[in-house]
Amino acid sequence: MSQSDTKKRLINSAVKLFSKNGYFNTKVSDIVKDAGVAQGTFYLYFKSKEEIFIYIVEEIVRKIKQQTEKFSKGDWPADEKLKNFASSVFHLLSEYKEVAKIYFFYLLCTDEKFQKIHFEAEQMFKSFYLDVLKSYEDKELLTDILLGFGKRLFEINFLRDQKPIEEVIKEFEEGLKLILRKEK
Amino acid sequence: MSQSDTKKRLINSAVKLFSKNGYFNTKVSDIVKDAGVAQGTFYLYFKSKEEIFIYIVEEIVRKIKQQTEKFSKGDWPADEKLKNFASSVFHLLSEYKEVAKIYFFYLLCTDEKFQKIHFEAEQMFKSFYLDVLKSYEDKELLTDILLGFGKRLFEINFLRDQKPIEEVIKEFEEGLKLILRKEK
Amino acid sequence: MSQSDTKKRLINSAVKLFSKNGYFNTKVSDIVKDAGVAQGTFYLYFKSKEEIFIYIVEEIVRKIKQQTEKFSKGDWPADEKLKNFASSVFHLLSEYKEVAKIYFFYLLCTDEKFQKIHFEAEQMFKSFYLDVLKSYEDKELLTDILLGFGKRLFEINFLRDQKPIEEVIKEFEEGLKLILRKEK
Amino acid sequence: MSQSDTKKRLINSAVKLFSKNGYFNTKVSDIVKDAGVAQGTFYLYFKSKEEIFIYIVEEIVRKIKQQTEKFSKGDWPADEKLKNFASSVFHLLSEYKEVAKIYFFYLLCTDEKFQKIHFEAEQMFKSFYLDVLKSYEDKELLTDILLGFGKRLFEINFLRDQKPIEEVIKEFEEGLKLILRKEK
DNA sequence: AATGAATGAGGTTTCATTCAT
DNA sequence: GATGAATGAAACCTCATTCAT
Repeated sequence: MSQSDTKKRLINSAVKLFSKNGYFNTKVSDIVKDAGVAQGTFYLYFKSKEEIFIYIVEEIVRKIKQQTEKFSKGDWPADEKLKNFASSVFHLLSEYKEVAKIYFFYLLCTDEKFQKIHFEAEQMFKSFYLDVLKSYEDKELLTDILLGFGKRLFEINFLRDQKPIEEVIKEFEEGLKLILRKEK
Repeated sequence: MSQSDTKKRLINSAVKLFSKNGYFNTKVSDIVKDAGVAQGTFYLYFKSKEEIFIYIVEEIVRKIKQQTEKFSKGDWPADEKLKNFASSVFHLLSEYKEVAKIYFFYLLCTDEKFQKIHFEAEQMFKSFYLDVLKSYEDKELLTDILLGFGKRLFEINFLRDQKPIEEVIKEFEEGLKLILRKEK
Repeated sequence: MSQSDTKKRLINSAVKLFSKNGYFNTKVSDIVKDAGVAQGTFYLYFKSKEEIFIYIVEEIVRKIKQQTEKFSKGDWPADEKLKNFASSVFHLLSEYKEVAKIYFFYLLCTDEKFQKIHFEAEQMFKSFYLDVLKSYEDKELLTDILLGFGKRLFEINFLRDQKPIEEVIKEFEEGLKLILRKEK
Repeated sequence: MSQSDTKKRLINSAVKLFSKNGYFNTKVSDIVKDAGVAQGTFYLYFKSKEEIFIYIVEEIVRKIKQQTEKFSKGDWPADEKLKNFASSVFHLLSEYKEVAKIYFFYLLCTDEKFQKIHFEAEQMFKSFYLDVLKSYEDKELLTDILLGFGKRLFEINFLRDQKPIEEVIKEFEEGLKLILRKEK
């Protein structure tokens, strides 16, 4: 169950470096140096550089999925649900900022193989929104607006501004109000 | 007067391959093979692989900038301006899809040097929106919502769905109406 | 403690090949082939071809310097000092013939960066001679004559004739007698 | 008889660049750029980069040879002959400094093929000295001393100090007096 | 004679991966 | 489990030379 300490250190270093420099600018030698282990040790835990990357991506996907499942249940009004979901996801992204960066941006710039993981996982988000907004006439449109808005907040805040997360959430809530206002 | 034929062929091949496989998965040898020239010929026109990449990115930035300048003038109502701007930019993106893809996604996944180009150019978009929406109380919020929405439409349509461009524009217009509705 | 065996083998091969074929006619691939290691192994020990060259040159400079220091002390008459110094340096050159060749000739034919190393180190020789000959009226002239003579003996013997080293030393001693004769 | 202007320009540029940067650090593209002609033009006059190098070297060898021939005739005393010869050669070297540098230093650092040219031509010098000094008991020794001294003066003055040539000649004369003094 | 774009063999260097210890 | 030196395929880039104009 619990990963060996060495494996954890390799993952942490990989996340940090992938997220800072990208997949291709990160060398296995950088990862092991950062983790403080020998070059060969890496291959005791991961078959290849690609494998550790996939491993990391799947971890974040799994975590986000848990959040959507948690919030799709329950019987609150749509805006409450979305507010809580967003708040929860932003906290998650904030905690796993580096990994999230990999998921949201790096996957789009690699080749089609990696992009598939992104697109598949993204369906999850979309289904959740469509479900929550099922009583809205423009639910497709609203979903695209909200997902785009959320991703933009992530992009500007986590990639650049580094505002406190509570502000990001507040801005999302305001946008949410504005976007959903007067909609049934 | 105009770029030599060879240079154009190199650029076309590079755009195609960078967009399809990413910067790091594209080898100079791939580009020259696709362009049908010898390896050394590449270096007559570009000092390095990085240089041709930057060249391409700056081309798209320049083109988008021209659009913002064109539409920031004039005295139409905000929603008209945004509609026309968006329509024009979507057409541009459609025409330079591959280059735009590089600009919008690829730059975010490389190192800080490339990211800077993206962020600087992005200011341009933001300024345009803020200016057009200057009479709106929530102009900051609206800008983030609209930019996020627009980017999302680009992402899902040009990266995946490949819907006809008129539909994309129509969806943007509907979103625009919904977002700006009743706002003064 | 001591350099790894691989590093030593790379240095030996590099010295041999640089001396025989010159810096530019020696490829890293030649060096590794001669040393019996893989191409990449070279770069574990030296950052570039230039680096191993500099390394080798500095090694010979250091060794010659040790000799000048050893012989500048002591209180023998000038001709004794010079005789012993020359004998010692010729033995050294004989032992490190290939490296010395690089130092004495190769540095002069590359660009200014490498020439500087030669000229700086050459000051060492000159200072030694001037110091030993300090009681001679024509010490500047004598220094130039002796240095030129010594270098010539090295050039003709080590570059071409390959006479036994004792003969070279004997010829230097005779020249020394002739040059210094009757000088105070 | 008279070389075409283009050929002369190529030679001048080649001499300048070979002598400044060495044979291997000088590209054909540098030479043609300096000469102000097109890349292909070079090959109208020289079959290869090696050919122009050899051409240049043979030119200086031919010129020095002319001097030795001129001064070996006549019936002056040895020291007069040497003084005049040296003066003449130093003037020649001064005029063709760059070419001389190639001959005296660069040839020694290329491969054996080029070195042969140097050694063969050098015989010429030696024969001249031996002939002039034929009445001296130590003529072999004196020849080596004088040739070494002369080359050293060239090295320090033409490669570095750039003293006026008359001073160099004067220093050589003083050395000559010192070296030959009291010798019959 | 002159041009200069194009060539491609061959060089330097990188780095994911292996393996003997 | 851990090490880290060694590997070598494959990348980037250079530059002497050619050739159609």
